[in-house]
Amino acid sequence: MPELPEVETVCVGLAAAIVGKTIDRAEQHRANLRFPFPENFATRLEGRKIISITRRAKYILIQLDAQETLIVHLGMSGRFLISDGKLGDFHHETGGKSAHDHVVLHMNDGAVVTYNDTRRFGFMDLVADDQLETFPMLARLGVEPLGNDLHATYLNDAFLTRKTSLKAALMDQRIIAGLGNIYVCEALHRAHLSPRRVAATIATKKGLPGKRIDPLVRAIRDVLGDAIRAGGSSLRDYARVDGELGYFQHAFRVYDQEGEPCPENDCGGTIRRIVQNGRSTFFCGVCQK
DNA sequence: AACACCCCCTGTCGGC
DNA sequence: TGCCGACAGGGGGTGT
Repeated sequence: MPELPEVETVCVGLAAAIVGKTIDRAEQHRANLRFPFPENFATRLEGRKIISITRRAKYILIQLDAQETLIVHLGMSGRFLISDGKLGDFHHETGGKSAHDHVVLHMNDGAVVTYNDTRRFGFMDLVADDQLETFPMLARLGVEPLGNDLHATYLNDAFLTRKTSLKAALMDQRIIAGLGNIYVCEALHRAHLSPRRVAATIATKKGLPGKRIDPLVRAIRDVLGDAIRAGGSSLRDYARVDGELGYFQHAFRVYDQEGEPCPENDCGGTIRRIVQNGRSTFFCGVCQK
């Protein structure tokens, strides 16, 4: 589920459900996800009020009172389920519980927030607000793709020294933070750039972006914007559904479309699948150069 | 510094 | 039917 647009959608849905409320009780059902939970995790959450919920790259930052922030990463399969506390709201099949419900927050108004993560590649940590900036996983991140810091000059200069593929360079969270396998494939198709092309070949002199850089920047912004808007349209279902992949997938032009005709007008190509750095890449060899 | 590779974990799907 | 490998939206750690 979770690349930047999905995480953004989750943040908005979570915020609507719990900002301003207090955690009455917290359940922690195992000692670790990808990493161990911090000491006394559940206890430290109880009694805390939710001040705000924001996003940095694919990280969810839940600011609590007492100057602490709950950091959540969804990994590959993490999701939040929200119910109003009455029975039958979700998990119809299992009677309200799942083996992969790892954390449950009971809010003071009866709302119940459940973190479910089948593969447990996600994690949670509690960090003092004044330590957030130096929190290693956040400190390493590059620019936000939808922020003002991503512009042609920035990307040009970042690509200058990269002999790796455009696919790998865009997946590198130290350059642009928040893109993942789906949206990298989609952005490169929109920009008519081959995922196999060496990143440095679209960069020119430092400070003077190559002509192919700006269309790529725009493609990145466009595809993320489109996906967030599609996520937004499913928000009214947020409390009952779960942000699972499914709303934007009908808009995929190349991702998971192997064998389909390229959707680009008059292209005539066929979408191919290759493997780069251990991950699937989907692209059209005709219109992406 | 940059890069490729391995791994964490569970579930599903296609081929034989 | 059943087994087995490949693969799935991420990213930390390691060795070159």
